[in-house]
Amino acid sequence: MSVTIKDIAKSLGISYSSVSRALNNKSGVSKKTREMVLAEAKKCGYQPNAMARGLVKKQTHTIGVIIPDLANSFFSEVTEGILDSASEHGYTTLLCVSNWNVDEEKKYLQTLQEKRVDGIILKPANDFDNKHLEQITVPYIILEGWKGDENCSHVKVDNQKGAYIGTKYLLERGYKHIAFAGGKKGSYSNAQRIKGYKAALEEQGILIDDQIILYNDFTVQGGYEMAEQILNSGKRVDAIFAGNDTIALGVLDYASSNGYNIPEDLGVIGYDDIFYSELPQIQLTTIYHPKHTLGKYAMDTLFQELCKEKEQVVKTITFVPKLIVRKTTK
Amino acid sequence: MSVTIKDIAKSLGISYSSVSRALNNKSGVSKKTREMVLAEAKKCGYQPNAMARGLVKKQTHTIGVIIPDLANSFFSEVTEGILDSASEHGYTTLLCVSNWNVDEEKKYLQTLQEKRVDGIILKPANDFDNKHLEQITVPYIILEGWKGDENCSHVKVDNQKGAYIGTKYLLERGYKHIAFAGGKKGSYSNAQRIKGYKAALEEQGILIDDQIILYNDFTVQGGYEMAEQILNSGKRVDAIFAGNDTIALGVLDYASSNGYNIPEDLGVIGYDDIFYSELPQIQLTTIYHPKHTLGKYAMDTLFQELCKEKEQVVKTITFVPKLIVRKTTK
DNA sequence: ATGAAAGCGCTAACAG
DNA sequence: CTGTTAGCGCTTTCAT
Repeated sequence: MSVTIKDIAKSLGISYSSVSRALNNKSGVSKKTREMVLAEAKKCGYQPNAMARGLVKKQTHTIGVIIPDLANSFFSEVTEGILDSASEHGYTTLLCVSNWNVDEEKKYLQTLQEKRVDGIILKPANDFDNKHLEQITVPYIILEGWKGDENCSHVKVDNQKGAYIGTKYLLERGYKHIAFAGGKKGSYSNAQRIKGYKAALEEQGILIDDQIILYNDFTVQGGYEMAEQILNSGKRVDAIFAGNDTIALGVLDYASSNGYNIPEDLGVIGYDDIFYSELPQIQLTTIYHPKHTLGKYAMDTLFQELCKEKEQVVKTITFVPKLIVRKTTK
Repeated sequence: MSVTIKDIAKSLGISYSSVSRALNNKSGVSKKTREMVLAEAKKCGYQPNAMARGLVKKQTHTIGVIIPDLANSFFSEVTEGILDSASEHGYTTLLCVSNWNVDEEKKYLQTLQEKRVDGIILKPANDFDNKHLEQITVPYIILEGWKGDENCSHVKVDNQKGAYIGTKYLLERGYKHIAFAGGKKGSYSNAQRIKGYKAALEEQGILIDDQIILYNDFTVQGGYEMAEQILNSGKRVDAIFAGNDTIALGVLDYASSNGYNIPEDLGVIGYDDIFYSELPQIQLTTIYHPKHTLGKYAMDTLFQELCKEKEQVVKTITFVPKLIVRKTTK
């Protein structure tokens, strides 16, 4: 099949450890031998076998990444940040999509470890069903989620603060009856966002009405359904805080096709500031956080853990979100 | 470190070839032994080492995927299709993003092959600078691109036809002066789209004006710039065919913020039908093609090639695009 | 049914 | 500076 180190050694009439040394820029080979080897390697198209190397060095220079959904542009942007940083550090990435399914996540975790990835970056499918993470035997980072304890590094955004800022802004602009159209129940980010939303309301002495706090998928469809539910509940609602921008798009869709004027009748605020939110046709008021950077830092942090021998440096990196005012709030 | 097949053999007092057989469901082990082994393996958390296995079996059950850009929702949707299918077939995916850069692509190609992926799916960074693909020693599929010859499988969309249909539709609706705001010069898809556009014009005896056929990035920014250029060129233009939906978004942006009425003054048509095009605020007329399916078929095709021994079944799968009429054309 | 042994392609001591 | 040797963890003959 493919040419090996032995083939090179044989055709050059030297030992294959010399070939190995030459190829790996190690000391202990004469300049002459090294050049011979390099020339021969190029000539016969030698490609080192990373598996064989990995087997003895016990590292693959590969990391595993598990995210719930790639079509969601939040995750694709974060993933791009991870990939960029991984590549810079000389790592390749095995990417898995869990579809928000804990069992798939478990399966992928298993596979990644059998493939002996050096580390893992993971956005859990369900932040409140995480016992299986204890089984992970390589360094790993929780991305925009929560493991339940501090025994591993987390890279995330201060979701509570973001939602607090956003809700407070709605209040300041005169909205009085604010509903929350949230995402998955199993999402820690979502839970934190609701927490921030509640905090802002309570601060103004506004009674919290759990009936206008809904959960659904992080999708346009989900947003549409929740808007329908909220706006037909008989409750008075003049603003909706959406669990993310995609949900907000669905809310906007339902509201505008049912005669609500945005932002007069109904204020809408999203979360994430995905790329499409700033389009002139959309102009969604939202909470920004650095997605590419989030991914990059997740990988950078993992890389640091991979470098330290033994001594695990667990840490939590939290990014501060920012309100972006556009046209869906008055 | 981690527990191996030998450890299990030792603690059970049997040979490790028996352990191997038991673990792999092979014949030649008594039921009793098999159960012993399985129990012990579970007990001590044995995880097979895929590298060691791969080294002897000469396959990794890993494929490599190289795409130019993950933030672009066309590619993230296609990639999701690939990932889904790969997972179904028991493959894991090493994902690389070339950033439309041929040198990065070469580097990734090298790395993937050193890691001994079983096969590769590739959207070339530049379809007209592809000599390095000859060096690939594993089965591979060109995705939505063109290698220059038929020596490998291609999975793609009939871009020429799509653009032909779209342009013809514009003509039928009374638009007479149609410009083309294209993407990268190195893109075969883009070239084919221009070909289809020209064919439709020529069919109606309309003179082709190369000055209103522009190239730029496949981005909103690119679309914005091209619209500006086209609409200030002094040429009479009443419609713009955009190289893809993202470009169309940029065209829409420039046009609407400069007083053009869509679709009366200016018709706009995109290509890809990305998710956001159907939002009520956007309602972009565009050409649809099945992105998830495209990815899925690419992986399915690769899988077939991986199964056939020796005899390479090279083929080209072409999907037929479809016009979706929305509100940016009259 | 089981064990012994060879070897996948490579690195890393250890001698010379 | 160079060669020899022993593995890395596993699969796979080949004997028994």
